[in-house]
Amino acid sequence: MMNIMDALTRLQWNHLFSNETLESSSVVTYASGTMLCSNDQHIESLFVVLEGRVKIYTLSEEGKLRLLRLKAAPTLIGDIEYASGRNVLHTVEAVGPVTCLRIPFEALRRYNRTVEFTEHLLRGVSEKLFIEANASSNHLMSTLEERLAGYLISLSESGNELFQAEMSQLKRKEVAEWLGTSYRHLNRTLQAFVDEGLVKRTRKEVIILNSERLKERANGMFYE
Amino acid sequence: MMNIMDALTRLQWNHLFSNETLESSSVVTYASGTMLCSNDQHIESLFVVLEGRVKIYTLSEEGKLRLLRLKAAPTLIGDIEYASGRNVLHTVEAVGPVTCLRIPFEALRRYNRTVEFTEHLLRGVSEKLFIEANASSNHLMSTLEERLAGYLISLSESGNELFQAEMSQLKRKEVAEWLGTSYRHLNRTLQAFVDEGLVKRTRKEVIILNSERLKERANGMFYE
DNA sequence: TTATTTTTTGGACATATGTCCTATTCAAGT
DNA sequence: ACTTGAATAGGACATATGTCCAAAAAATAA
Repeated sequence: MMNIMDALTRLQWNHLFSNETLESSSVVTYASGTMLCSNDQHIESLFVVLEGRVKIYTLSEEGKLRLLRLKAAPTLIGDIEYASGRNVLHTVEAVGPVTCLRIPFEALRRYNRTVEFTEHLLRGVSEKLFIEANASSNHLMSTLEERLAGYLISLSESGNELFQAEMSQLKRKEVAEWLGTSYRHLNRTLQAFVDEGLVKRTRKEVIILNSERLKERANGMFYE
Repeated sequence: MMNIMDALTRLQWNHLFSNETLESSSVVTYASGTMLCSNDQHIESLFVVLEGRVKIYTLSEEGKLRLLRLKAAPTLIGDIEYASGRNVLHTVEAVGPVTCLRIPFEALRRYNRTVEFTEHLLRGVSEKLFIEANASSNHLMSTLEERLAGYLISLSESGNELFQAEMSQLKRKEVAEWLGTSYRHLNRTLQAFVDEGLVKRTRKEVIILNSERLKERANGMFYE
């Protein structure tokens, strides 16, 4: 069993929550594949992801998946919903075991309306808005070729550890989802890169052969 | 010259700002077409739009325009940037004369770190995130036909005053930008609706003839 | 090893949408 | 009424991308 205070201290988040708040909270562990919350549902707690990774996506009514990102601890889940009072915006699913601190909104409302905490939420939500806005812009304004090139470059460049750690483990099919395209089209575009000698493709991996030209192809698209 | 306190009281925003903050602020009026802030620029003040309308969009490097929305007073501009410390996310331009209260970030940092104000920002930013996320989802998952039908329906339905007031005055070209398509394609799609007898089109207007079938075509897409 | 099932790959075709350009219509000036 | 210029409409074509399916390869079972 993990010690909450230690975990929060490590993140330097210990000053954010009052004692009363923490007393109303609990540590929860989720098995891989569990949904912490899902699209359009009601939610009543804030989750502080202390350990593990989560996958964030939306599932439209027609069942189309839109993978938004993978995110490693620490992250807040439910902040947007707490702030807006709306139902869940994005589904969040555990990828591997995940440990969270679960804090009921009620406790936050009662015992945690401090400037520090609210500012923390505000910063976090703003960051998310930036990411969302950029992703959606990128998406709208570029072809898969550019996005794929950008993705490959972003993975290969050092100094991009966070992105690497989070996005390198996607399977081909998930890459397609994340890039917002069909598996078919991803393959087609990848093949085009192969034909031009920009990358080499084995059954399981893609190896970059000419990162210079690939970067040109990315045309300014890159992630994080 | 407008009285700030009156204006803020009318919006019930008077309790949000301290006296010191207000003393550091100024009322500014912008002529139609002025940019309150533009994409990727540095910004140092929060704008409380008290009167008038603004147009919010992004201009990509290649000069492509992405119209996000029209928004009538009251609105906050610069809240996201204040919260995140980043450069401007979306360009904001006055549509008609606009009166704002301009509050330097510095003043907010010094004299306005209250729970009320921060929570107000937080709510606002979360709302914006929801809108952005939905818009981008819609955009990604539907064809122009659906979006256009949704737009027309949303304009025609009463009980949608806000949307109507803000979006009905767009010119055909702007509608195309807002729907994220080319003028050409907007015409093509409109023509398809005409051919099916769903709408009638004069040079300046579009009149809905069969809102039932149009609504089906919208396939669940509608705005605000 | 051979047979069967699953995964991966790529062909063929349809469709949404963009670009470019010409024809048409409307408005404004002389 | 003509002329000119802007706004509007629409034809023709290119392209990105989706869908559906069959071939090929790999993994698994027998």
